[in-house]
Amino acid sequence: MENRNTDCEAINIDIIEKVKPKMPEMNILCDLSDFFKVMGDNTRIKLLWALEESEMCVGDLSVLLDMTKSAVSHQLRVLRVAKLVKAVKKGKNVYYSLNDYHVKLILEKALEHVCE
Amino acid sequence: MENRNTDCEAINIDIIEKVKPKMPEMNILCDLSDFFKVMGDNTRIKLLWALEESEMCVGDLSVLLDMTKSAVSHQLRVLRVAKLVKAVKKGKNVYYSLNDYHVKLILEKALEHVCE
DNA sequence: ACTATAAATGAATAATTGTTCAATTGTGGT
DNA sequence: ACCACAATTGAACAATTATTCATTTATAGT
Repeated sequence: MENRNTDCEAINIDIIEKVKPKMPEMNILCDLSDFFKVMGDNTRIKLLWALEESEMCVGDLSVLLDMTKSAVSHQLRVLRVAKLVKAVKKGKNVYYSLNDYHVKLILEKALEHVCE
Repeated sequence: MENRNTDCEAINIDIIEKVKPKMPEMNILCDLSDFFKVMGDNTRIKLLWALEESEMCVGDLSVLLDMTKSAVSHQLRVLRVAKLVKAVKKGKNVYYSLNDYHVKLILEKALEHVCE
């Protein structure tokens, strides 16, 4: 038998067998939790919310959120890697904006949830 | 002047002043990121997905996800505290099920996002 | 009333992560 | 060509967190 990590026996095998084939692929579930992990940070949520209102450069975001430019830049990189924001250089500054139409929708649904 | 944490001056004061009043309350944003933090874990996503298919007891979830009962129980507690699942005792077992109609919707929207 | 066991719990460990600080990079404007 | 400065980067540190292991709790079924 393969190595098992679980430490107990099934109680309702029928339920387990019914649910098992309905579970999404492992890598999809990882992408999913990675996505939420990116959203699950106060600074990044603030950045996303701000960028939903207007594109902004790193310096302005630092002032708006009252954080160092470095901290903002680090978190913008996380959002950029996750493809949630995109960066465009204009003159001396780099302007960030939302890169995904899902984000706004998900933010709003989640807001409904937490506001109940 | 109050203590500032930012290390730079505003570049577009007009944009900052326009966006500032549109930002949600600080505690709302915290609730929001806390919510995503709960979703941002592979084990908990799997638990939620499984429970979307059927209510299940801790033992069956352990077998299905191939984890120790303890690890499952710890994570179910996180989900329970976050009011995402509820527990009902039936006979010898505790059956868990989804407790929020938003969760399924948000999971599906997020799945659309990561599947592109 | 006992007993077997499902579930919960707490402490400990390892891993991950956010911010700070200092230094570097790249380039717009003169 | 130079300078000023916006932005990025990397290392270090502190804080948070997921799992394991050992133990405890509660109670269903006899």
